[in-house]
Amino acid sequence: MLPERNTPKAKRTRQAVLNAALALFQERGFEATTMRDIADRASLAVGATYYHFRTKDEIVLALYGATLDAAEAWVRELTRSTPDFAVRLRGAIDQALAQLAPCRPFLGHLAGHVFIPGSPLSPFSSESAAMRERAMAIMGSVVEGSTLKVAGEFRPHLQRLLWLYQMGITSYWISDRSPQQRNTQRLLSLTVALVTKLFAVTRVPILRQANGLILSALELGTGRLEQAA
Amino acid sequence: MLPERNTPKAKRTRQAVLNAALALFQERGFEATTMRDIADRASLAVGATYYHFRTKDEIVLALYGATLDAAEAWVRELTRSTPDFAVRLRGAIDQALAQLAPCRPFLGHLAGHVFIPGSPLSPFSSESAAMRERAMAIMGSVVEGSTLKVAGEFRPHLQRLLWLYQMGITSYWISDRSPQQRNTQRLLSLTVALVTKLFAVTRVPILRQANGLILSALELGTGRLEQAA
DNA sequence: TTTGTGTCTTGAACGTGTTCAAATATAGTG
DNA sequence: CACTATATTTGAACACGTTCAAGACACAAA
Repeated sequence: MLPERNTPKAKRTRQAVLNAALALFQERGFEATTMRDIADRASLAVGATYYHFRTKDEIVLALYGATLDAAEAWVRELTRSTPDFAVRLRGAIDQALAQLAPCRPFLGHLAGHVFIPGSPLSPFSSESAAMRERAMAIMGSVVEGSTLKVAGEFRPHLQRLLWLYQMGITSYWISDRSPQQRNTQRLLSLTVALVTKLFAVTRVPILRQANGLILSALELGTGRLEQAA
Repeated sequence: MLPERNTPKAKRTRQAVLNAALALFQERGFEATTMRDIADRASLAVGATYYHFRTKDEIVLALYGATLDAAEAWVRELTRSTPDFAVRLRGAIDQALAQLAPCRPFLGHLAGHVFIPGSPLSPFSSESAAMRERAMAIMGSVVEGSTLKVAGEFRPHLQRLLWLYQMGITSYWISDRSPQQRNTQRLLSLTVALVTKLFAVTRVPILRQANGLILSALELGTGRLEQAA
């Protein structure tokens, strides 16, 4: 029952560790930063750090999770300002990336764990599950009340699909070495348009016959996600 | 300049290590098997093991690579026996999974690293570049001389796309907990049909306008894969 | 003030993957 | 066979993530 202590002192110390870790990760990367380094910079002993965070990875996860708060607020604004689906989708992802920018250099080490469901490797699957839920809920708000055109039977899968799409973009962005990550921007422009069109196409009568196939596949895939342990 | 020694003795020792590792991974999993265990079982000192494999991960990679030999032979047979694209694709993937079956329990470890950019275990990394090439070449043979219908401009991307598809299926299979991995079989049936139809649809005139968009996105994506270091 | 009960902190110690200088085996050459 | 160079092996040592028993601290009740 270690995590999420709520005494004021614990909160302060948690924050101190996060600050130290973020600074060090940015300075020298994830691998090159040892738990002893983090503890030192936070003026603590190693053991104390482990009192507040179960593992080194959990620190990264906490840093990542902090950005979700901002993302949720931002999307509330965004959905109020426009119903245009493409604009909303692009805006949500842009904002998420901007938020994550300081973490970009070391985020690669977490990316895999975050979105590989049921990976026996990841000891935080329950923690990352909570974040998945939050991130998917954000995509839910993007869709809700938007101009999106899509065959009705896809609605229940939309937030999962869009979340997957965002994950893909994010993982591209993480290893995008072009200046200012321009390639990610270009890929975003292309694929946001593509995704929008693709959804629209699901309503074309002649193509509609394939929807059943797609849905079955989606449901199978979803089943796996649910059982993630 | 450590790897790939070609003296007969080195080859024998490499094989002994692989045998020991495979047995231990199957008995108790990847994490629970220490390098000392592997060395012991292979009647070697730890250092000797590291003389033949740079890291523990490289052992997994070698075990995985061993299956490619069989896959290549099998696909040569398969393409001779039928030109039907769907049958070939399904056959190639089925065979690959059957081949990997003994490794399934601990391949999850590999799967976790699949999407971590820069991880030596990632299929995008330079370490596994050779294997990637071979696996993609196999998909090339599946397409070549097959009944596949697809818009010509996609041809250059086919083997990469199909390889990605296979990766997706494999990663699903790895964490598929249904008995006999039935869900994977069902997903395969659905998606092989889907993929075939999807390719065919790229030739429909009305939809053809989106092909440019898709191709641009593909090329951007490809760029990243090339530069993976 | 003293005692008691939780909340934090400490740092030595453990297990793991990995490295390395030194020792040994092997093979090629005179 | 002896000599040399290269290929292989050894096991102690290292660094890092992690654990844990013991202690320090805060603060309420007596």
